[in-house]
Amino acid sequence: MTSNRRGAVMEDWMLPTPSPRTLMLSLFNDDLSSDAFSDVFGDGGSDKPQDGIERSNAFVDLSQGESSQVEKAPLHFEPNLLGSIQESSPNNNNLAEKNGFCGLKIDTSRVGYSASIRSPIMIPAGVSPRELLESPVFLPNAIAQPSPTTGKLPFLMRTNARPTTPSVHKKAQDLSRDDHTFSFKHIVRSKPPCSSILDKGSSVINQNDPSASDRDHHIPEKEREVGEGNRDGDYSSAPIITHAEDGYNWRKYGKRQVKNSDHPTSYYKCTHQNCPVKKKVERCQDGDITEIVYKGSHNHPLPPSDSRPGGPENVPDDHFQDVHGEVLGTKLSVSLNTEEPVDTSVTEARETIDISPTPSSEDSNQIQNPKDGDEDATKSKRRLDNPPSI
DNA sequence: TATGTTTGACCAGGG
DNA sequence: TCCCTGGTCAAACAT
Repeated sequence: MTSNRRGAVMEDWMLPTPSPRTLMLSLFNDDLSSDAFSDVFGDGGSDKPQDGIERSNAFVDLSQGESSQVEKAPLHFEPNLLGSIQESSPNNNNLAEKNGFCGLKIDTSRVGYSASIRSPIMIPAGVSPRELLESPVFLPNAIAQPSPTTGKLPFLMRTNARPTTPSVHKKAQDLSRDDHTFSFKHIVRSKPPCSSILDKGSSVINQNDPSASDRDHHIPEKEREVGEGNRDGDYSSAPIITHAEDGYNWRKYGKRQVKNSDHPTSYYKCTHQNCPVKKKVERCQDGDITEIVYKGSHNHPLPPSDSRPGGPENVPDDHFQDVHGEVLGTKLSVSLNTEEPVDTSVTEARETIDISPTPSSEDSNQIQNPKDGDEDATKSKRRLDNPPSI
């Protein structure tokens, strides 16, 4: 089953359509998936522009009510995720919404459609999308995927809700409308050279994915470090830069000097097998990231960020499914809830990278795709030395 | 024309 | 020291 499903998923991924989350949902529940697809394809009743708006609003509003939904969600999903959902097919939307998927759905469904639109969402400084995504709050939804890419927008809502900027709302609407593009603006650094850039602030934009949030992870170490200060939730702190280190591995596949930009744009791909996620990073001369645009969503859990302590639990690729399914929901939640002892090395890395109880490193080991682990293991080696700029 | 992606060559690190 | 793996760079190609 895994193979088939996976294959389907892969195809889907290959196609610029449904977001991973949608796919995941599809795995669990056709109804849900259908709904999601309907959105995507503009068929089901939810494709209406209004829908988008509503969703977007939901996004924003969720910031307020979301928490409640999310919290509730676990109750429904964890135990009967499949059963309950499947049984209530036509009304799955409602169910999903109840469970907190509404938000996710909103984003993901549209993900993959237009990469051109950007709907920037402001993330409080110091808060990385990853953290948000991985925050326990999302666990319930974690079913879809632990990774931010899964479209754990809810958190976005949360975070966004805070600094509710009119622009944000507006953008959110736009966002929900056509795209799944999120932009997280975070200040990378206040450097004079980049001042111009700073104006617009370094931003992380998710182009197809709501899940863009995870993408943030990949902010260069520089940013990470800078962002560390904020981790504790000290949003007020200066370095707004969120350690964007999403924990995913990226491979730079291109670099280009953009016309209207003084800074070169680098193109990255997620190194994970079959992971369609790409990101465009614009840096200023100093090498500071001024803008990050994510495309697509990760169809895999966070890779073991690096030095895998012990044995990579080699889980078959299928693990991936597992991850999405139960494993993810369970292990992830566990790891998140309970901070497992981590290797010092890992811990340190994590410190620099992330505070959040995310499966970045050791978690990743558990949750992550074993395969990734292997690859990452090797990759990570080099990366550690020469961290992929992003 | 500009942007994004692909591809091949080169380089670096690890075993 | 050699080979393998993987990353980056840059030109070319595609959209």
